[in-house]
Amino acid sequence: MGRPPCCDKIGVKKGPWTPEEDIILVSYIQKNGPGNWRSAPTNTGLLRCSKSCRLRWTNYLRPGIKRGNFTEQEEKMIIHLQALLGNRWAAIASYLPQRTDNDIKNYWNTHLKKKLDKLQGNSDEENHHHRRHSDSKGRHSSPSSETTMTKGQWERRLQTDIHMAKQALCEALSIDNKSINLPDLPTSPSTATYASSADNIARLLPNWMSSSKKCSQMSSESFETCQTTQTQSSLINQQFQSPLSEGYTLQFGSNNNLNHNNQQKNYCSNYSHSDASQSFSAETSVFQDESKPNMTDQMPPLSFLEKWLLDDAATQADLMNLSLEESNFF
DNA sequence: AAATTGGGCAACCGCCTTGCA
DNA sequence: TTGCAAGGCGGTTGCCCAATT
Repeated sequence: MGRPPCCDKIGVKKGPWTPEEDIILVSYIQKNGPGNWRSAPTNTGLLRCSKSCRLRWTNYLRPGIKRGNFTEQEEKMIIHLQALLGNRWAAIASYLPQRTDNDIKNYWNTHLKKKLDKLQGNSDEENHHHRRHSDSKGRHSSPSSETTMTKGQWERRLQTDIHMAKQALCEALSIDNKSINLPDLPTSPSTATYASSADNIARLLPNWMSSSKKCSQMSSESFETCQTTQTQSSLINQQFQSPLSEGYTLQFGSNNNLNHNNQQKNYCSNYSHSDASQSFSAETSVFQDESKPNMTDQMPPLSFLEKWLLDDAATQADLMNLSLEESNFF
């Protein structure tokens, strides 16, 4: 007997969000700030439940989200952290501020898990079993929740976990001899991939537009003209240019990996540019405080255990001959 | 060219945690 | 202390699309 749903099932819209809905939500958050999700649907008129609004914001609309291909650094970071923390995606995401937990979770499930399986095979039965256990149990696999274990069992398990974490870390370290795989910082404006909420919405447009041809119902007033190309995307970008994005190269419509082939696809839009730009004119300045911040300042403090693991592993790294690179891991 | 299959990902579901009255 | 509401989180689903048959 679970709790009743957070909102009435009747009249609640499900499925993909439209840019219109995105704008409404972002405008609302611009005025009221994130939080108080309960009142968001009623105040905005969105036919979405509060959880859906929150999820949309945290996973896609929030400023500072990096999307697209994961870098090798990020991969290594995730692999290490997953070994260390298990499937605690939110915790892992806190070490990769530009990525969402959902993103990391999906990437793990669709890419990294396969890579690791391929690499490790089934030879290491113990590790395999452990990993599966960790995967299936997720957050319940933490030592503190192993209520049925005796203290001795728990300690042995902890030792094993620490050993595995060390191993994973050493493997990660052995790839490029960098002491710690800190996330790649936006070192220069030309390479940065930070995006504001407006950018996020703009970036989502091509995908949405390409699919919208099926949604012929799309309000004809709102989406009237159909055009081809990236010119429009760059136009939108310009319209959505925000203080935060000004210093950075925007992903949308440029040489990014995000849009894949979609950039080449046709899409329709009127997306009421003027309104949108108005709506977003001050948006990022409001959200800058809220967004996930600069990595150097924001790198969460390592726990004692993590510090110890990292320090210990760093000293061992030079001694290690393990090279995942040599084993064609990447 | 049509049908099938599989991968990727956005979004939903339901349980857990937290904060508050 | 207890119960409720809201937010947080991880697992899972379902859709879309590209590759394959």
